[in-house]
Amino acid sequence: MASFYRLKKLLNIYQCTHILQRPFTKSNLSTLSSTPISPKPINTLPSISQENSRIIYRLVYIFTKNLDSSKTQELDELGSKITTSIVENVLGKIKNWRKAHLFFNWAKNQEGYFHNCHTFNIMAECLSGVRQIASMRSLVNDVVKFQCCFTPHGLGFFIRCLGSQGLVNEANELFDHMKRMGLCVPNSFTYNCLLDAISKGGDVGLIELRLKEMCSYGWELDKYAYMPVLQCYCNARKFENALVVFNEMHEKELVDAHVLSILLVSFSKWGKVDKAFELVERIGDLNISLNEKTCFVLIHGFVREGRTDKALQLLDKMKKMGFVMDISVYGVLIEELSRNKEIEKAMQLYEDMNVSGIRPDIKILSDLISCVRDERDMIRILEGRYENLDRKARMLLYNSVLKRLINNVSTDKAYQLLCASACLDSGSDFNEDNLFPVKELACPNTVSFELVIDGLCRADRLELALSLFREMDHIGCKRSVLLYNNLIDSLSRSGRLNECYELFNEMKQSEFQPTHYTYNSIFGCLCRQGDDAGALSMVKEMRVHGHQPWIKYYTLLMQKLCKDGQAVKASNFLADMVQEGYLPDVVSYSAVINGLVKIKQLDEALNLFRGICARGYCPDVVAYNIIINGLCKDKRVLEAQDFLDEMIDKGLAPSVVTYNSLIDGWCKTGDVDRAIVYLTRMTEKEREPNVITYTTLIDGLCNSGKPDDAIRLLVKMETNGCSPNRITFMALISGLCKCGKPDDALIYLHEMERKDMKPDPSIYIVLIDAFIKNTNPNEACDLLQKVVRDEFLQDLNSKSRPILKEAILSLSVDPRTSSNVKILLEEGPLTALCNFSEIG
DNA sequence: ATAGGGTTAG
Repeated sequence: MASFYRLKKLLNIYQCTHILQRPFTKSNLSTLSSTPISPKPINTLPSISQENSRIIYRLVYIFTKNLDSSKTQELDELGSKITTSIVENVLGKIKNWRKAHLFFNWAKNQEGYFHNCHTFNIMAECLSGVRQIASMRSLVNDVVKFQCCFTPHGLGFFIRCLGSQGLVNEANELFDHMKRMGLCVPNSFTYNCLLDAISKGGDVGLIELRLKEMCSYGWELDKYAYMPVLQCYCNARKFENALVVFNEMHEKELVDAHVLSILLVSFSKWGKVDKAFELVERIGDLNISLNEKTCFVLIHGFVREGRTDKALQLLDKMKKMGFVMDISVYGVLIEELSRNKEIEKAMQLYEDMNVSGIRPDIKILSDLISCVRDERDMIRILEGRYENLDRKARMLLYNSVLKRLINNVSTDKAYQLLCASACLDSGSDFNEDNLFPVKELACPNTVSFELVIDGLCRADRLELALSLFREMDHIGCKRSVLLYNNLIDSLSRSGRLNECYELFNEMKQSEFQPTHYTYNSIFGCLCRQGDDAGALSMVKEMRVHGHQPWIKYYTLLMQKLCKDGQAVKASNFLADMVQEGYLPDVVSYSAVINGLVKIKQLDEALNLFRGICARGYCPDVVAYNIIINGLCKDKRVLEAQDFLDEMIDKGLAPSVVTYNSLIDGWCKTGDVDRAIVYLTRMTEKEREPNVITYTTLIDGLCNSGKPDDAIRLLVKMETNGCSPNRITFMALISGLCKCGKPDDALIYLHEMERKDMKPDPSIYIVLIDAFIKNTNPNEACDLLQKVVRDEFLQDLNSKSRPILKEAILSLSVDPRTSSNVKILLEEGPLTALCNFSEIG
């Protein structure tokens, strides 16, 4: 009872028993007590008189064989004598549904005759069997129109027929109508049938409503009440509710293989593979067994979810249960295992198939070949199959072998096999090769060449690929667009533009017209080379043929031009594209705007930004970042903040980069407090500060004379799980030096050394300089001795050189260090660099 | 059988 309470709870009913009145009287209680499971109406026909037999015989004869006007009179006569029992008999004997229906409608119109519940049901069963939806609807109308009385069982059967054809509303309305008009007193069987019909439509609310009604009569729910509810919850993906129903059924020992399969198949459909398998494992305890069909559905479902592990386990169970295996189960499993490169398992299944005498089909064989470990396995799979296969199948297998070799980077082997099969000279002897027998499998076709040529291109064997392509003509193998495209793309990646154009022109003359891929390959080559004029003329050609230039290529061109300081040229290119009718992507505009920023043409950048906005573009976060960064670098931080507000207004979420730029902006304009405000704002907005954020601030704090805050921030970033990098340390070291704290700085230099981070040479110079200014020439001298080597001096930037020179000068005149510096100068490198003739 | 691009720190 506890579980029943749970379903009731689910339905939100506790004491509904009293709410609805029982629709039956004492007299028909007996009907309710028995709820037969058989859906068929039980026809206990009285024995048929001789006269009736004659009528039945004539009617069947006329309606199946000879329905023409000559029979009008006889029909009139027969019509006056028919009874429901006669009609039932006749309907049962007319096999053709159209003729049966015709007879049914004829009978309906006979004076004094009325169909009853049984004749309606025979007709309904017949019509639902042949899916005559419209006729069934008119049957429902007749039931209502003639106010036909139904037994509870009869109505249940009728409703189930309606449900099976998806006439859920009709079933539901008829049920209510019959009940309301007192034409039928539904019992639990009728309700069960109604639940079944509703479950076909999947209306969870409706089925719950009907279930509540049933509960309100105090009926004990049986298997046939639970099953449609379970099905309905399953179809509606109401996982928890389905489980409540299932568990309740289990407690009442109502679960059988069919119930189980409803739940299992749903679990697998929902991707709840583990749940499904758990249930499979529990089946032994439930003392029921799975049927074959459910297992197959489950295995397919598991594989679809990528759970070959569970699928294989289930397969194993099936074998133990003695089920006969299906090739399709092996097919899906081997396909998935091959894709996942689970070679051992795939081969194991293959062996299994051989043992159980299931012949693998071509798909399975080529899946296997695509994943085998080595050539031996390949041969093992192909062995004995050469003769039995047709040409097409052999071709497929042959190409699978090539594909496997190419994917295994055995490009040479694939090339040699292809040459051997095509009687081309590969420049090496293939006779001794393991794969020699495969050579006979098929004569290479276009796909074979596509595979090998693509492999050669990817292996950077472009010459070989090109010569193989040329050979195709000689052996009469058709080329393809794919071949041209791959070769042109490879040539373009090698910067061999002229050859690209040769093949391109050859294509234009051939039956293989260039595609957008062809155009873009060449376009990409021009962009990589920074050839804006060439790229533009290709854009024009693409325009003619209706192809789109790929964003990534013209963005690349933009970046290339900008890197060369030609942002204006880049900007013009995009304007030309617009002229051609293309709308360049925001990303390419961003690249140009950034290029303008980098050559200090900030106002040009702003103009371009505003220009594209005016033309309807919606710049994204990165585009805003570029503008904000540009303004910050130009110390126009307030304007940058305006852009920040603008992007937030547009619903764009500022990124870490946005905040970093603004923080840097305030730091560089000497307002480190405002910068710190952004740090807190970032945490509020769940934008985790990164190493750049902290480094920027550490630098800023030192420059504002707050070295202690800088050190505190370094500790904070580490506790926040952000590790400082060499740039952070270098910023801190030079920052502390600027603040006259070289002793503290030295600590972090040692920390860097401990972490195997190599500071820039200039850091040492900064430290040496700071120690001298801090009147600690000995420490400065020690550092100098430590680092001065040839390569150190070579790497030193021009800014540091005069400082170093000054430092040496200072140390050499200081009595505490002069002798050491002299020794150092005598060693060579410093003298040459600094040209200290005046020191003497 | 065809991509995934532009931004921040010393």
